[in-house]
Amino acid sequence: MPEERSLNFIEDIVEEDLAAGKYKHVHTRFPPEPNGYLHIGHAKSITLNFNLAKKYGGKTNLRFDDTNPTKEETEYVESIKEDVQWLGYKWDHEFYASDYFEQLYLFAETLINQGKAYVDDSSAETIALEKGTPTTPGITNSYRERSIPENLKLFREMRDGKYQDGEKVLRAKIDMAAPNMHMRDPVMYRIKHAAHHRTGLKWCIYPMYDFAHGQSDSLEHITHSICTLEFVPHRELYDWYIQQLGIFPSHQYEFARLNMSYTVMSKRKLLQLVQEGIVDGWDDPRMPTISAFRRRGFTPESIRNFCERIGVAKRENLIDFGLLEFCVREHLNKIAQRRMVVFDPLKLVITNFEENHVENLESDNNPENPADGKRNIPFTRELYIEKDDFMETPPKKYFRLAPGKMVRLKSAFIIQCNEVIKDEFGDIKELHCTYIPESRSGQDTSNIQVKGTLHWISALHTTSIELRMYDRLFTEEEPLKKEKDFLEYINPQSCIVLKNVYAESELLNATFHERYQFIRKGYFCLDKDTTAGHLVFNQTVGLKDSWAKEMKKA
RNA sequence: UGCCCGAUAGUAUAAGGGUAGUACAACAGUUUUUGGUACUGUCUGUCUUGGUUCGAAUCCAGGUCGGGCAACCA
Repeated sequence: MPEERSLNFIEDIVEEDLAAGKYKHVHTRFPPEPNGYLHIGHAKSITLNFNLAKKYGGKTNLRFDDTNPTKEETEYVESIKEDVQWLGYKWDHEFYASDYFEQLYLFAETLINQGKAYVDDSSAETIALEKGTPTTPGITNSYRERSIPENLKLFREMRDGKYQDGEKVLRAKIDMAAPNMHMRDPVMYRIKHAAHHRTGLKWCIYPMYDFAHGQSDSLEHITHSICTLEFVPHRELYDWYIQQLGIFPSHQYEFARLNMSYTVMSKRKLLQLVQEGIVDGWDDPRMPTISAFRRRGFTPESIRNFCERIGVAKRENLIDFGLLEFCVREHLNKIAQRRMVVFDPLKLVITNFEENHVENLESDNNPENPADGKRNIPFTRELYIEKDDFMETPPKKYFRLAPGKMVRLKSAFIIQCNEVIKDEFGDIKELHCTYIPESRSGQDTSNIQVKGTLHWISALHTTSIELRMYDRLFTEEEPLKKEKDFLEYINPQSCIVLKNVYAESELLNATFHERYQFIRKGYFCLDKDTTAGHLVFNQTVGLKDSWAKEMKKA
């Protein structure tokens, strides 16, 4: 399918460039700022950049955009590297904008020498004021007319630590009346006496994004520098710096960032959720971060597939969270080991089954993949089924168990419900059923047709596990676009913990690598909170449930 | 009232002057020892007004609507 997919607009551009002989290779880069964890929106960018280089025979660098020491941390660098690798991508070089600080500094002196940059002593407020507004031009100040030697001397003094934070900045000398605000003498360097996660205290001046990004692209000979739409107005400046410096002409192309329903995709908002303890860290399985999806059991394949399906264009978009769920179900259906787990047990006694006898049955580990083999499951006189798989007075088209009705127990026998035993409060205590010996799975000679098949578990062979059931983090599709603060729309049901759930004992052998389908329920994986005696599973995603949908309609 | 970007089913995304297609969602059905999976079918779309043309989603002009831009953030 990916072979036949039509090209997106960036691939179009690349193919035109290649056809025109503009480049021989396509070099891209993924340039995160290490100030937070990667989210699914970054996955879209990662997929785009790496796939482009792979498809057209080029390289992709991982470059950390670390020009602001007060916000960036090594912890984030490590998490970003882990996430990119987990997604299945290998970068060509690992670079840091901070690798280029010396070179960028020299570029700045070059511009000063060309009379295209100057040191401004104004305060941040004054600079903002003099910049004007989108509808009114800015004004020039006297610092703009400083001589080249004076600018050079002051800039060197800035570098040498002679001034305090905010005392001076280096600005490009472009046009204070430019219709594009970014061209009104943008700041190139600011003073920050702060320790940088890589360069330590070596520098006290740091380049701004605009003066670092394009030059870094150029130094790496990035041919197609892909970023999101909010950088469109920066492109003019991106090109300007490269042109003044006469360096390798990287070009910037912009696409629309990913937005997904029922979540937020801003690093700032995600950080807020973490810091205010609304979620339990960056990898809380309800977060839209890569690390959260990993913990929750999503596969890298399914995320890559999702990123390829959503397409790349320039219009604002809101992708249905359901599409991601579809992608993960699609993959998990093929690879997940099937197991039986009863969430909410109802005891069932097979009255015509010998006491203390254990009948060994077997069941497919994965009907989608016979190579996964079968496993043993014990059948005994006392079993548990799901409480909601029984109804005393069932509605029409209810295929599950009811008084007098028959159902198949998965991979076992057909049973019939004969008697409902209740306690003194009238609550159902247990069900008495009989089984049809000739209906044994795989050797059924009973000729009885039943519509329903239930999962079940032998009461003598249960193991107790903890389940964490996740739902969307917000109750609203676009929590940021509602009238109230987005935190008001947190879904109180987004994490429900089921403590003592009965699972078949085969799950005692569960591994962190394996994915499971709890039959008729959903996909699950072992959580990192698991300890030797206590298994904890995360629900990755539920199975599609057309019966529940049917009931909702009624 | 400046500059820039955008507008195709509910949601995304194709069609590059010549049959508006695909996926998800929704709906109906077939198969089924998972009410899962698989399969089949159905529904819904070119923002608007003009122009160019034999022919316009596509090219041109005006309008409308949505988004971005005034950090010593990226």
